[in-house]
Amino acid sequence: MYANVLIEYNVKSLDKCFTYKIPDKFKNTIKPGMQVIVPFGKTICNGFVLSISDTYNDEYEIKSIYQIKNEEIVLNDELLELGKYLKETTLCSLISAYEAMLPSDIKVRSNKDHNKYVSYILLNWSAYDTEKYIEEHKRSKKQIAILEELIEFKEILKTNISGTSLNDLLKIGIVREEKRQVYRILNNDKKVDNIKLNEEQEQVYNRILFDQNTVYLLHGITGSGKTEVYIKLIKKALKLKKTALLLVPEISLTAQIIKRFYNVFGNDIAVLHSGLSNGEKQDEYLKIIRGEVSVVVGTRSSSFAPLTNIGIIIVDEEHSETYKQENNPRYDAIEVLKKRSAYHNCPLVLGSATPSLDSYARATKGVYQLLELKSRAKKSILPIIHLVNMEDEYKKRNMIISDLLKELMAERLKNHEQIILLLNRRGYSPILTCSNCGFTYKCPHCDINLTYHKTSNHLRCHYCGYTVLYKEKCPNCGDEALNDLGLGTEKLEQEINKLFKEARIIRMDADTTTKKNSHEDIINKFMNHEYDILLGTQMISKGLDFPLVTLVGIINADQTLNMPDFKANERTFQLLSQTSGRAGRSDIPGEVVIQTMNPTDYTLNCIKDNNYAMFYKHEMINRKNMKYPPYYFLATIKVTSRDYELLSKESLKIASYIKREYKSGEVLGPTMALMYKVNNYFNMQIIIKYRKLDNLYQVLKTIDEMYILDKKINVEIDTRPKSI
DNA sequence: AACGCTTATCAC
DNA sequence: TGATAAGCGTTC
Repeated sequence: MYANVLIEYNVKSLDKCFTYKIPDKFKNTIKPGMQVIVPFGKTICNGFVLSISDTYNDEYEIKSIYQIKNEEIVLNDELLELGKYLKETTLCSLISAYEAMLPSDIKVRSNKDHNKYVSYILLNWSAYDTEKYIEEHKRSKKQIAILEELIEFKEILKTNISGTSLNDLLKIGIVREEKRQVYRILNNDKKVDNIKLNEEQEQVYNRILFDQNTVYLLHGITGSGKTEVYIKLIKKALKLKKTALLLVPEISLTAQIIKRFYNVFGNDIAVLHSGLSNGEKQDEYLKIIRGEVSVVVGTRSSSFAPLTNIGIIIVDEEHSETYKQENNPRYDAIEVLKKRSAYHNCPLVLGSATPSLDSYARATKGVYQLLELKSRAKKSILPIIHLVNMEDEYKKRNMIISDLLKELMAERLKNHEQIILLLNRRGYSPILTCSNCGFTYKCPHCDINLTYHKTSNHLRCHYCGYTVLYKEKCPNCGDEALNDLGLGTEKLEQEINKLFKEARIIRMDADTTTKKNSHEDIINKFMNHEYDILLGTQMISKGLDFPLVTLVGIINADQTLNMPDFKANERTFQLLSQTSGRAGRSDIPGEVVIQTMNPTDYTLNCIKDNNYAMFYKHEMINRKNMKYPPYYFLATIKVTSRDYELLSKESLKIASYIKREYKSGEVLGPTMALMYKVNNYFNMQIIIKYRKLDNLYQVLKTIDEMYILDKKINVEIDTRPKSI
């Protein structure tokens, strides 16, 4: 018997199988998908068994497998196939596809075993012998107590017994130690299962059919109770003796959802997300692979959870771009899950209050089944949304907060209600210039202004992290006339503080959430009404339910609107709708103030009217005219190098190669990428717009291979870019 | 990726 | 001349 083994190294030349002899002692245990240790060249290394055969090609001498790494960790046939699909569609190596499916401590290249063990002490002798021993020998009080407790309770946690008295007993052999693997995460919440669907939810629930492979798009406005529908669907899957997978964007933002799931499903659930330690992730993975849980809730990488017999797959906030991995393998979790739902012949439910244009277009075309939740579950009504023209406000010298927002804020503070303010830019001010000589601080490694952070008194590059201490004098002319232009969350906090001296403000952005649980901390404190105002960047917009929030202010709506990307409108619609949805979720009605320089902008007006359908219609015309998705597919090739001359020469070569070899689409570029210099690397970009795939992947693969060994030119190909 | 083998490079 | 660096091919 022979095994075809894929070696752990992610190198092009090793993206193929090597055949090894299976020693007799492993004949009955070894399976495809298992991790093994093999001799390779002059060393030994790890690998995956991809297949097993009776014969081998006898052109070369053959070696034997040394060891099986772990009999339990096996990628099943479904996942092995899925890896091949990933390689094909994202142009990654097979090994990187398989590695992406495993938590870090269980990856092939890892040599760790982070299982957590707890030691128990058990009687080694019979109770009778032990009692006799106690009578006949003089033992210390403590030891007798241990032995008597053991006779009664059979086992004791080792940590509860002092070392000295125990060691003796171990030496004599009356007791023995037993190490048991334990899971780090245990849910002790009481099961409270009080899910009741309203009529609309019930209708949606009934339209989702099990045991057939349909993709549903569940478009439910904020507060319409999508989670209740998810829970009921998962319960149905469990009733059918099947398992369920729920994908969420980023768990730290959806801690509330997780808590509800623990409440309903108790210990029948495994959770996988970036907030867990490596050991915790390994434990959760083991629960799944051992078949000890039927429900998995997790972020992007959990789309590879080794569940068998899946009955339903649900993706919450399907428009979220966190479902796309932005490094190798550049997979889109939703595409992966389509593949998996087809394999398991089960429904795939994509839920969102603001579906991606791609998904909605498919739903209108009938590729997906459209389901809608149009009313809020609790009696609350949708918030009133005001658009404020900031041009008028500037004339009144209101540079940051409009009169209307100021007035509404004062009112809420008086009523002891809460306020959320969104400003999608961190730091104090994004530009610092000298009014004497015109000097501006720029990053020496990137093509960007440094952002001034007042709290730490530093200037920082938000791309590469470069940081310098702020000196009051202009480094160019020595003048003390440094001006801070633009607005960041730090400055906003300061301004609000000046405006409402008594208000308790908490800021949430990348700078205040660096510590492990600071994110949850802030949310909990705000939830407990320890603060009146929560202000921050887009991280405040997701899935949070604060009953006391009755006012949301969008400080600078143009910020996201004016991003130079074809998805700027879509992202603005999503971000602002989601954030607006935070207002008035219980019985107090909410209001939203959107401050903008473009009060006639159609995206903002669609948000104001809460009209997704209108936005969709309008934006689709744009996309069609500009030849963007969903009308056209995109592929991007990012070429980077420290050497600018070489870069422009090579990227031209690449573009003309594609133009020559691929005829079924438009090839644009090379052009300078939006950020043409990051971290001292220059960036060029080639964009392909197409409707027919034809030989595109083949051509792109060739390019990838041409530059794989090039140390000076770096090529990154994305076959499903979320932005350009 | 890691190893060993061959070939290039350089100071003396 | 030798010692070290750089390039290259192989790995079941």
